[in-house]
Amino acid sequence: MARTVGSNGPKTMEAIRKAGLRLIYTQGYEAMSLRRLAAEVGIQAGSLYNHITTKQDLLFDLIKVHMDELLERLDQALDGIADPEDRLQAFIAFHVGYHIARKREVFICYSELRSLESKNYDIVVGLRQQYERKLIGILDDGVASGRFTVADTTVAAYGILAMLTGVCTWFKPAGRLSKEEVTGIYTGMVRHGLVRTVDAPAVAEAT
Amino acid sequence: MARTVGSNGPKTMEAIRKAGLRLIYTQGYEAMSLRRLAAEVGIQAGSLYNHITTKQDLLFDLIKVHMDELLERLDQALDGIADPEDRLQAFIAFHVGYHIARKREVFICYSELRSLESKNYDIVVGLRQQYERKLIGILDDGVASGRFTVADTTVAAYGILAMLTGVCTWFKPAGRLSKEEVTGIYTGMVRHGLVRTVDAPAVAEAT
DNA sequence: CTGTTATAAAAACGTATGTTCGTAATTAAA
DNA sequence: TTTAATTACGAACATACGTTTTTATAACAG
Repeated sequence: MARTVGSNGPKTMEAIRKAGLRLIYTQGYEAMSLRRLAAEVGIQAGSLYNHITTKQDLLFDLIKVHMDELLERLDQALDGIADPEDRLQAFIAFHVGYHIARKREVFICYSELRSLESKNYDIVVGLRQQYERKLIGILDDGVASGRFTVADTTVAAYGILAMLTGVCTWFKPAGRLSKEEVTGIYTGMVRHGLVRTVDAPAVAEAT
Repeated sequence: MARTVGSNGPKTMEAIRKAGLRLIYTQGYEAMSLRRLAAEVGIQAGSLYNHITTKQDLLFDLIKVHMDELLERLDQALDGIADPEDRLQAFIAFHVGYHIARKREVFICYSELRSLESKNYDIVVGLRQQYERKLIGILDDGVASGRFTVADTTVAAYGILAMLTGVCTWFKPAGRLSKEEVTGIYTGMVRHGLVRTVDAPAVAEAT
């Protein structure tokens, strides 16, 4: 009835984050009880407070860390690419790949926003806007340089993001399509339309 | 301390559904307490049970009624239209219009799925699949009759749905774009791509 | 008017929640 | 070896939850 053999702070914290992510993904933040979380980690509920400050802080931390990483990796993916067309292609590939790999993190970032206290909420929404603006920037650049034709830059950006993010809801690693095939299909749909009529064919689809 | 003057069953039930919808939309199902719901309606928590059987049943009823209406209205919108191209156009217009008008219902249908007990969950997922299959059917018909070219029917269908449903997250009735303009933009993006390159222009955009 | 049904109040029930506290044992530092 | 910092247990706290029950009055049907 005290500190247990082999107990280790950082290791426990990581277990809390991992179990918390899974439980919030499957049950939702409000529905996840700290007793259940503690049980998954293998400790008592009160012991959680040696590692977290509040339940809310755990949620915010999970989301914040993910958003920071998302932004950082996007910068890496776009680094050194200048041409708007190539940047758009790189954005699509990055977004699809990342959302397939981190579907749980992505999901709670959207679905648990309303469980964040207003201060935390504002921070996360700000980060998400930063991400959105990267794509809007790519489209604007392409339009400004005369390379792109876009009906409405903002609507197109939100449309692309919604369409690509949807991959989380149906993609299965062992499914019919590979990650690369999916990326290719999405890229084609962004560039040439999702449904084309035969009597009005698009131009050659070089890949 | 008993039945109040002017109390009326159906009227109270409607008030419960209306307040419930709003509270679940803003706070989430788990976060909405029945005491808060009752207060919004102007009755005591226990009195809710003269109108609902359980909290879960209220959620399921809200979602089920919405899904039924969604399917019925879609059938009306497509009724009498035979050409795949026209049907696709009608689907897009219907989906965008309905999702703009009922953004709260739509939102809880997606976000509160995991709060449904498994039996209720299965029913709702079944209804949603019915809806998705309507669109897939339109695409399949177009492909079969040689009118459409689609990279991957299923991916395209999910892509269209995700892209169109995204309208809920940003559309404001008093905003820059009207419902009709938005529908037009989305239709164009589905048919000709979200971003086109200038040196590979699509064909004339007849409307 | 009488009898029945519908609706709400009020109080209570059992349970679950996030969180705190005191204590004990382990680990790490001196 | 001694000392200090970590980490977990176990019990408890106050509060909130969904739900049930009893009771009283309003609405309605005959």
